Amino acid sequence: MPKDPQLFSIGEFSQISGLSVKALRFYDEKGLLKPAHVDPATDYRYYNAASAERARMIARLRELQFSLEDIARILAECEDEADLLGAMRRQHRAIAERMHEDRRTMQALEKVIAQEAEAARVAESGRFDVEEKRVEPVVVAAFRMKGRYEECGRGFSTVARVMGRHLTGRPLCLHYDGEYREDDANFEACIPLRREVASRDEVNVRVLEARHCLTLVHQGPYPQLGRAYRKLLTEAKRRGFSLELPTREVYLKGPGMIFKGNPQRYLTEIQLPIDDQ
Amino acid sequence: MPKDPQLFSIGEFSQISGLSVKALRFYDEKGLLKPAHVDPATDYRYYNAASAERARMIARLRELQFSLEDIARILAECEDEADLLGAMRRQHRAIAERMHEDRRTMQALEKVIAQEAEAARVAESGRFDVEEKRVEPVVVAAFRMKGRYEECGRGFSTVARVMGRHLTGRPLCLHYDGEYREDDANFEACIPLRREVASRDEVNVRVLEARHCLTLVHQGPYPQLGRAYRKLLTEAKRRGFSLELPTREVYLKGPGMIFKGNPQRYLTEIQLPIDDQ
DNA sequence: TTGCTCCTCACGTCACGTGAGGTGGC
DNA sequence: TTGCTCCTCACGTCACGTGAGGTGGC
Repeated sequence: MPKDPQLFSIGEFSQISGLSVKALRFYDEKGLLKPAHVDPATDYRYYNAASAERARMIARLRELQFSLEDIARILAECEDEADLLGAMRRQHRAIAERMHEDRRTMQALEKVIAQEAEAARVAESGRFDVEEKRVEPVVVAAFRMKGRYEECGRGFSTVARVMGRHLTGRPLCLHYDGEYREDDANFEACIPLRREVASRDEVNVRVLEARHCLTLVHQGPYPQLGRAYRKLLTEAKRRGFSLELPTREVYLKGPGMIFKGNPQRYLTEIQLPIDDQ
Repeated sequence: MPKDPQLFSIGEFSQISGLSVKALRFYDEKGLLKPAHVDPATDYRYYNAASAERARMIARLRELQFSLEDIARILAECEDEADLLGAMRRQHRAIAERMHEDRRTMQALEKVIAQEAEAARVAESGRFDVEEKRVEPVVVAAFRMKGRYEECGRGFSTVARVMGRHLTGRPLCLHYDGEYREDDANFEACIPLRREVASRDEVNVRVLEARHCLTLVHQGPYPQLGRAYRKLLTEAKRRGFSLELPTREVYLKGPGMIFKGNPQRYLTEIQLPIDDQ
């Protein structure tokens, strides 16, 4: 039982070094930080000032997020900060990569959160009346289609695939028919972009100009959109507006990235452009 | 052996879903994604379109870095993106925290890399001659001391502890004695700051004004600095300059954050202010 | 006897990847 | 027989943390 004042039991040394007792035992096992002395009778570990120095180096390197394997190599091969430059640069690159991944994840999360939060606000505010308002201009990537309305999902997929990271905001659909058409509807799937980029493949980038519109938010599944259209058209006639094409449907809340969700909670804003006179 | 065209073997389904066969087996074991059918004779797993839908949801949630445990809970409890808001916000916070940690690590790495790289440049450039130059102004946190030069380390620790994250650049020491003093030297340990902040405790923040100096970079251990001083003083006299106080020592490379390093490779720039006339 | 400090050993973490060894049908 | 696809089971990863069960001296 050495009572040498230079030697510290594992508990004392844990206090001094700031490393946990468990960590110290683990480092011993891994050969990273051997006690200065081990009592053969009790197997008690004893540490000294040199151990403290080494413990400090290990702790610093751990703060820089080096793995124990890296640390072992560094302590074996380096004796000067200059020798560390390569390892530091590799570590910097590795962490930069993880941060990059994390940033993408954060952006995706923020997008879903923002859209869902706004949809919740709209749903709660109960703005389900006809409104007359100016719709601001927006840059979109658009994919023109002919067929059934339900196929517009394919159009959005195409746009998303081609334009990837430029996308922002909620998808919308432009309708070029003056009337309802079952099988040969004429429409365009659009997704707003952060900025105007070049058109690619069959995806056309352009600015949708500002328009004065009569709008209505519809809550419910898409097959019931007809009701909202009727209400809008009736109101337009009553107010004496003449309508123009294309009309827009903005999907405030629809099938999401994760869930299809409950169609009863879908929110769609219909925008009918009206004559500015 | 079902040859139902709706059913896919694990290999086929792996292609379809983009999940590895190992991952699919693991998700089965965890109850996260059960095959639509398991052949009792062969234990072969078979998946269908509903499996594909669930696999897609799992893959999306994994991209958002949710744990399998979180995903299981989400799939059990949520059926609409709106139900996900809380989980998304928690996830966002968790990733933001990790990014914050990573950013600190990166900054620490960048600092060491930059300083060491510059020290290496200086050492290689062989600029070990007396120079006459203007030293730019710098904001520093300073701790005044009296005693032995070797104790300046304590001064730097104090400054670092009090000023923490404001620090930048290389530490320096101001000497107020016109001559060498063994035990009662009069000096000030300084570390540059990013910007001027309030003085705290005994750490004084101020701007060191620009000075015209005679400088010399010394390579080697601190006890040998005397040689460099003699060389500088001789040269000052030869050029007819009158010297002023305090003189500065800038530690371009000294004991590092990790290693004490080899004193033979320490680099110290001595700066003697000279009369501007 | 109780409390404290130390010890070893086993197990858990997280989401799989890497084999080893074996089967069944073409 | 060979090759392919599937199966289970065991082990490894990374840096410890969490016990369980035991010891030795005050």
